[in-house]
Amino acid sequence: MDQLLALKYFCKVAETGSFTSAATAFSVPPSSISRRISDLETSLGTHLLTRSTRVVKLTEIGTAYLEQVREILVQLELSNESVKSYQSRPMGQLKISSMVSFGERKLFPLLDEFSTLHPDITLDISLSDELSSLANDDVDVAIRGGYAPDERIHAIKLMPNDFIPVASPHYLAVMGTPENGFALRKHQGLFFRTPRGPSPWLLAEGDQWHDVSGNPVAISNNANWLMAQGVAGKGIMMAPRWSVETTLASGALVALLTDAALSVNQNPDMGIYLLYQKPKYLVPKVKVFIDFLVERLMA
Amino acid sequence: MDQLLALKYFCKVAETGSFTSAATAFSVPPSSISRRISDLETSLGTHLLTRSTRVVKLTEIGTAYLEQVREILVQLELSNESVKSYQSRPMGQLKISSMVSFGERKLFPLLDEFSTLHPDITLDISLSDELSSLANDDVDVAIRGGYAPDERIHAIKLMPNDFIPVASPHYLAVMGTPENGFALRKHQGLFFRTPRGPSPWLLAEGDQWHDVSGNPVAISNNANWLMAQGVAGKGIMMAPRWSVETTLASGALVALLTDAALSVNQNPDMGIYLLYQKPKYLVPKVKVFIDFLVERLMA
DNA sequence: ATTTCTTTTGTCTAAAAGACAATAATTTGG
DNA sequence: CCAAATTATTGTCTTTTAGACAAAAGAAAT
Repeated sequence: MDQLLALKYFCKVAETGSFTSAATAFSVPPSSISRRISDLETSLGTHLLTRSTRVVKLTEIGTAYLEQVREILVQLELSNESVKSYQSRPMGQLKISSMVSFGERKLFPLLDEFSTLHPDITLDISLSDELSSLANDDVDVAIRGGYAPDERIHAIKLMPNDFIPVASPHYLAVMGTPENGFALRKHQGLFFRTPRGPSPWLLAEGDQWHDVSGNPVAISNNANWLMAQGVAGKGIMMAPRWSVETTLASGALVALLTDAALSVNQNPDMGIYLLYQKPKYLVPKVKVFIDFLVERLMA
Repeated sequence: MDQLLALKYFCKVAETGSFTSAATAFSVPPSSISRRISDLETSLGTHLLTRSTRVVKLTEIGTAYLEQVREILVQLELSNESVKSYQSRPMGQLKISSMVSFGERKLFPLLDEFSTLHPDITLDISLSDELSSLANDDVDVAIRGGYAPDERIHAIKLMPNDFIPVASPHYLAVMGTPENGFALRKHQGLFFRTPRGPSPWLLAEGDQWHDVSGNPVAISNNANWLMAQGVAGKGIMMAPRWSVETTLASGALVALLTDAALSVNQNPDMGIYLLYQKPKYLVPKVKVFIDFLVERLMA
């Protein structure tokens, strides 16, 4: 028995005082109302209504039951509505996972504006360079460098993630400027350590990849410190172009060998990817964030 | 769609973290759970659960919805239960557990009348001297000698359960009548064996208890046989007063030392207790039985 | 890489609700 | 007081929906 349906019928009958009018309200035949309520009474082992052909009245226990059932139905309807409104209005917690340096340099400056646009969204940002699976880490969207991942995860390439060697003018003045990719091997190197180990310097020549890593003078997984070392003239650093834009503009660092096919891994399609699960029902909070990021970072 | 059913499934899945275990809990195939919850999600336009083949987790909105739905289901269940307990007619199976001899002597003579009064109640009587817990043995009411038991169980003291020594006139003529409690030690004894062993004869003197058990000539857990032995003049028997009323009246047995503080254990508040669980709404079948017994046995 | 466990999907069967006509019963109006 | 009218109930059929069972698909674990 569909008890919920029976309860709705029961409430309507109590309200209107008639099986027939309840039936018309639900656009079903009166017999359906009669049967459902009869079922309900059987399952409860009690009469809820005393019916004569002309008058329907609540029994004593029916009155008490009605009062409670009404409240329950209202609560349920409220809960259902709240779920539906969650679907239509961006709200709730939005869990974002991002690479550390990208988060600090690119994401953070945008978040204030996003929060102003969507005050009902609580941001939950976690920065990490570990590769995490969206499902396990309970993350709504993730931003990762690399290449497009597996199926079922939707990936939007926000921007290229090409690496260029940079160094401070002072370092270059002392150590000289490398003329070509292979010359990097003779230089001091500042290396970023990924979870898979320090990133080498790679040079593409035809189909061949050559490791042109310099002499390591500093290794870190913290891009800020590494860049400070670079600015201080400790060595050459292979940095994502987006991470050094301001530093290059200020003159604190200089880009080297911008024509050479240098990289830190052998995949040609490096990029910064926005990743999210693509469910049947895309949650509004996720959708507005994706739209927001795409608009600001891909333009 | 039977939304109520879907909600119950949803709660169980959330509780167990698995469609399969929820399915076994409801004795339906897992596919039913899957379909009902899928229906529910469709009607709400939202995913409530994120499922991978191995892990089922609540979504953010699923968590909120679950909390509200749980409350609603509890409320509905309470309302249904309250109606059922209001049930005007006492009916159904009434499971009664009683001590053997009390059942035979006191309870059985009353049951015919009770059945006539309440023909829709099917009596299910089990007699045993084992102490059984109401919850485990699935018993509606229990009658036990002893003292008031633990909380949550309601206990009504039906009558005192004081023990007196009795013997046949013939035995007393041959062996003599004991003049005081300590004299019992020189007599032949008929002992009732409880689940905890034969009951001794105890004499209270100030704060002190003395074992004044006689020489055991017969031990049994069957009160009928033991009393037959007593009537036959085999010895003295420590019997509950209520169990020997008719025998004393007929003269087949004689009460001894009625002034002495004799007992079979050291608890002063011995009594016959009617025990029943005290639910929020006392079901009528239990209520009418309790009322009936109280009226007939406590008057 | 294979096995294992779990969810989902497809298809059929069973159960339950709806439709509609007919019946029974009581209030209302004459 | 009787007949008409309205209303709930009952019977039978159709439609819808949930359950059963097998098979497929997908991850996690070893």
